[in-house]
Amino acid sequence: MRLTSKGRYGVSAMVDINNNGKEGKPVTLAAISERQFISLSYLEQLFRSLRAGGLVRSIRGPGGGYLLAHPASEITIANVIQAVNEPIRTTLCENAVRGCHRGRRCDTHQLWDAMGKHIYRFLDAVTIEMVCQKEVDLNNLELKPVEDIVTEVRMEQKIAKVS
Amino acid sequence: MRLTSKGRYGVSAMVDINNNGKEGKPVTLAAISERQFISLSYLEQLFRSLRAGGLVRSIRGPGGGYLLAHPASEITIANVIQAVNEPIRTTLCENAVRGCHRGRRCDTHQLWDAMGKHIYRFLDAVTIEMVCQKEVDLNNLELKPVEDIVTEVRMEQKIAKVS
DNA sequence: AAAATACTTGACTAAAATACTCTGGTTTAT
DNA sequence: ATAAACCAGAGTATTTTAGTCAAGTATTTT
Ligand code: FES
Ligand code: FES
Repeated sequence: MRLTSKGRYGVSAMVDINNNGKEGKPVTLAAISERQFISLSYLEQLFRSLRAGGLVRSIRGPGGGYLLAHPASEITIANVIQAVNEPIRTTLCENAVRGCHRGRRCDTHQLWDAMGKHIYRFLDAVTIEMVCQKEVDLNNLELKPVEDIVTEVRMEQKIAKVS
Repeated sequence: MRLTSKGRYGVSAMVDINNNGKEGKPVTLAAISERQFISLSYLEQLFRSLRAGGLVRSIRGPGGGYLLAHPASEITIANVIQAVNEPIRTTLCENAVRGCHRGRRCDTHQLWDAMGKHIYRFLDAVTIEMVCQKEVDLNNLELKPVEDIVTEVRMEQKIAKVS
């Protein structure tokens, strides 16, 4: 779960679609580009990932564009960030070489693990819809209990499980 | 509040001092270097910051080394991370050019603001002592209410205020 | 059919941030 | 005096991120 400006752009774009694509009308990348000050080329790259992550649907040809693949209330910020960033660094340690101690866990392992969960719980509690509805107080959300959270699962996989 | 491996190293080093510097005996960087697999040069660079941040005290000459400048129960992870990372990026937007909209706030502003606070609240709730006491459950901490948190304040400043 | 719109893909480059090192000090205990 | 340790600046190397380019394909409109 990396937090980069790529993720920020991704969220901005998704929010833009939800705000501007009323009544099933697809939104073009060109329009998003203008409104959000993101270059068209870069958006294309972003939407490649969003599409692969199952978060948007595309319609080609004139009059085409992008639609959210699910209701805005069912797409979380975590979904978006996970989609646009690379596969996801695993447990921070098993695969990492530096910093982590060969074999046994270092003294700070728990800490970083807990921090990752803490961040994820927040991002997983906020939906695109909530960001659009400005009156929601994002500072006092009900978070899912720690036991229930499963980091590193993408929307596509969720869908696969459900069906 | 940046989350880099520099911060991780900083925390590891602080934890190491607390675990190994019993009874006021200073801990040498050489020792930390061996135990935590961090190069001596890099540690020297890190400790320059930790010292400047008022988090450690040093004793020079043979038999010297570093001591925590405060009880481990009073040093938070947020303190450490803020000390080792650069002055701090301001409000993410006023000064930022790209991504943010000139003049008025973008639609996702609230979100990133809330996320920053959420992360900070966690890091500010965990002390070096808690990391050392492995039995503490970092997944269910009491966090300070949002109103009370003041991000971007360094230990030195806190001290200045108190005295 | 032709043209225009808009998505699709892969590869590539540039810039910034990060991680890390090197060199040459200074202080102080023994 | 010597050695153990910290101190400080500047420098390099690597990695990551951000962003671009060029050459497509699908679909609709005229
Ligand atoms: S062993 Fe997992 S963070 Fe160090
Ligand atoms: S205006 Fe502050 S994040 Fe965009």
